[in-house]
Amino acid sequence: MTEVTQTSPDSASEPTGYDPAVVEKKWQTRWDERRTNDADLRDGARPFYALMMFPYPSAEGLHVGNLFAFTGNDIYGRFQRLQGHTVFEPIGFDAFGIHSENYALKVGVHPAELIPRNIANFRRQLKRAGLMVDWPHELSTTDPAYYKWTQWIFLELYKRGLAYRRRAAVNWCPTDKTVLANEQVIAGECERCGAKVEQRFLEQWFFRITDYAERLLANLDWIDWSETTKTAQRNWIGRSDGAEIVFRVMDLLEMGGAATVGLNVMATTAELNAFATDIRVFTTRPDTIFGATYLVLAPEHPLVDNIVGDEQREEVSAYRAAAAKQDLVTRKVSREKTGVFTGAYATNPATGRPIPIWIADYVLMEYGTGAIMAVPGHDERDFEFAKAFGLPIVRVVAPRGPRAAHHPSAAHVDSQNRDEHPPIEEPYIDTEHAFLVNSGQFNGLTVDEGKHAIVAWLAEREHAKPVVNYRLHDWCVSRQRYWGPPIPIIYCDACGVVPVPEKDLPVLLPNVDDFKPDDTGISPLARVESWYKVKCPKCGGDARRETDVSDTFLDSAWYFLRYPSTDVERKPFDQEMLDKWLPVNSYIGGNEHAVLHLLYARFVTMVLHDAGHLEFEEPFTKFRAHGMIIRDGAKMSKSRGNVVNPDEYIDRWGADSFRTYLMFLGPYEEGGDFRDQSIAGVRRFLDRLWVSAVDARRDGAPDLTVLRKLHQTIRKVSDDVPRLQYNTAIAAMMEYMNAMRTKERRPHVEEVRPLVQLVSPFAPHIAEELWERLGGTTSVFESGWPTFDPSLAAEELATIAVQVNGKLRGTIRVAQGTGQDAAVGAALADAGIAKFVPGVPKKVIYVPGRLLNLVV
RNA sequence: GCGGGAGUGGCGGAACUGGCAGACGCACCAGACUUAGGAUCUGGCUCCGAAAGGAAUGGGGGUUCGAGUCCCCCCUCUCGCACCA
Repeated sequence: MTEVTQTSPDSASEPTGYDPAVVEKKWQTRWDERRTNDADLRDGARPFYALMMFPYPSAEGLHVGNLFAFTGNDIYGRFQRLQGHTVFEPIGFDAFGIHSENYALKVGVHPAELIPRNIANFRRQLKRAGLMVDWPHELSTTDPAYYKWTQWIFLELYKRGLAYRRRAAVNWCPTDKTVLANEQVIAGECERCGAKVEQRFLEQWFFRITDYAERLLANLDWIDWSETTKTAQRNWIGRSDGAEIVFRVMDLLEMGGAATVGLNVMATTAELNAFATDIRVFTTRPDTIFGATYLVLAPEHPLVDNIVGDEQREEVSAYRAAAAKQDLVTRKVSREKTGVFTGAYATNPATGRPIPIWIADYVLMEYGTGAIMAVPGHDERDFEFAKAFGLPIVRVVAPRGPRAAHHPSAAHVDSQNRDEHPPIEEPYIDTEHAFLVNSGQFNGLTVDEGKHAIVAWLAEREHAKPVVNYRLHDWCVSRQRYWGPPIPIIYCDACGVVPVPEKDLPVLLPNVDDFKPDDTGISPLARVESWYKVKCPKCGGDARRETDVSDTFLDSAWYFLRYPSTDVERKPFDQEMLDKWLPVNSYIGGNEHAVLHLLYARFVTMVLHDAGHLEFEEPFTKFRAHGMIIRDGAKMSKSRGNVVNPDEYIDRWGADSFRTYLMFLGPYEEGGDFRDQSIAGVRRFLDRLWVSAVDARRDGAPDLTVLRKLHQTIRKVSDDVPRLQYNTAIAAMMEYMNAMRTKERRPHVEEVRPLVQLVSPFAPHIAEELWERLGGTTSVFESGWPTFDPSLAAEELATIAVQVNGKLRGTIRVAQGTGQDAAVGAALADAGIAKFVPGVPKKVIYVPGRLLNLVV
């Protein structure tokens, strides 16, 4: 075991004696035997939870992108350990979900059989990559001991009124007769058969994440996350401040009374008033209300039936039917505006004039109130629509400026005299340098002033109130699929919706051979009568289980809470473990999860906090998004044939070289370009490290110049690693290597030893081996992190750039702390500089230790 | 269309709060050691120029003693989101 050098001393291909295959095998075995990588969860001092996003165990094996992510996390974790923390670096497998299911269908093997196989392969690959994983706490979301608690979380939400059922659209392929996930719909067509996808309505479970929108948004101000990720979440939540404005439908009785407008004869007067005569719209531009020349309702809007005129009824029905058939995914911006007139009019509460009410599919029922006031003069979509249907366009906001009064767009335009003015060619969107016109007593106000003043004015007559809206929708967690945790709900004819009692959890997913979705449009579980037929837990009568499974994102919304408690059976998580290990100190993952996964994890954590299960409400104290690896300038894909298989590279170069190269090829948070040839440079560096350590002289003293460089390097690496600037940290170590080891000199032991420690987070196996050879008696990861001596790290002489009129003309070397006059003297003593200085400099700029600029 | 990020040698990429542009590495060139070199070591390597020197960080303006870095306009690439009123 210890005679490693002897294994290949005379190998011509390995003149340095460094054989990564041997070294890596040795240390992986030893780490396992000595449990070096397992954290002492109960008693470890200064706990540090270094979390990486767990992978989906695909049949293809570990992707280099996974390894890039994990290695970056591993380096950070190992660095924290060298700083004296007890580091917990767990891993698990996100093994439920449609990916696994589709792949299983494709190859005709049951996922329950496939997944363990894939996981075994992942485990093998992760181990040989040298990750400091705490294997005893591995988990899989498909394990009943895990998804029991996923179901428990569903019930916690249900108990708190945060899970509810409603009919909602799903993507439906009429040829395959199956429900499709959004990702399976490509440009409105089924990914498999190419048929045009339609929408169908099914009863589905939703989580009220919108109740948490404001908190999810507000906490972004204080959590330490990558800015790009926070921005993505802010945009996804999409808060808009605006107002709800009430428009009254006109001449209802003249149009034929309640019978004509389709009201139920049982409707009370109050219902009639509230229901049939008021249309509420949401707008962020209440300042433009004088320019609202028509209203638009979404095709699905419930008030349409109540207001539609007899003449328009047929056309309106046809339009609504067509809209209902559209698939969910494709609502293209470039599409031409369509819509139909309802025959009804409403009163603009600002102008008192009648305006027509239309329906159009460019207004979405899911957002705001499903109705808008259209202001074609100041909104592009309304403008396009108005142009298409010849509706009036009025300017009510115009640019500020002396000529504003004469500006054609500021002229009063209304239905009477609009022909006398040049037609308006485009909507005027700018709100910053603009003020109100054609708006009665509000003329001259800025847009902001106008918003407040007009809402206040309308509010006096109860026509408006300030309102906040979010783009965020409630989270649909139902999946009409097989490979997921069954939703723990029972339907009883007598008792209605009954949650499965906690003692009956988990609701096991039955092992059925026939799990293919079929033409019933409901979950495969709905065909397993022996499974879904149950007795009601409340009344004991006949009942049936919910046959949908839950979304994979629910599995991954809480796995980090489970890791420290994987050995606990009776609870989802152990209080002592929570106190000690959570919230997560550092989470690293891809920005492709910037919104869904990271938002859901935050939401579930907040709910569990509110339910009293967790003391914290934000799960990840610090989150950093890593970049993406491309290869030869292009995204990796099977079709391009440029996918990197980590096994091949580890076989050829060793895991240490591969890890270090991945970290060296670009800034970690940006990713980079994988080039086959470039890994050689990193391997050469490790070869030289090997020789330097094995050959190191022990006699004499280390060289002072080299020591200075060493201490500068320790400072640089210590600065860079916690900021994830791995590429420059590696460059600094290479630079040190170049200074330490040249043809002329053999490095001293004291010059090499600290470098071994600096390298260890990146290349752990070779570091362990060399640490041992240099006399270390424990793992290098127990050795602490080298500290630097600031006085050693400082240069004796400063090199100062000398410029004349801003142009570099030379450099001078002066003692640290040299004053301006002395520096000027030194500069003028240099002939190469002096020749550019004809007389006495007019002005001197001196930045001590850096630069001298003589202005002549 | 909206939002984010980025444009620097042959290539991947460095450059702290404005202060020597091109660190480090790949590739390439020359040399040394070698039976050999796809090993190792030494040196060179932005462009123009023999040199002195000049030009150069996507393009164009500006601020400054000094700009890759700050401000304005434009171009290109890239990743999200998709009619969110």
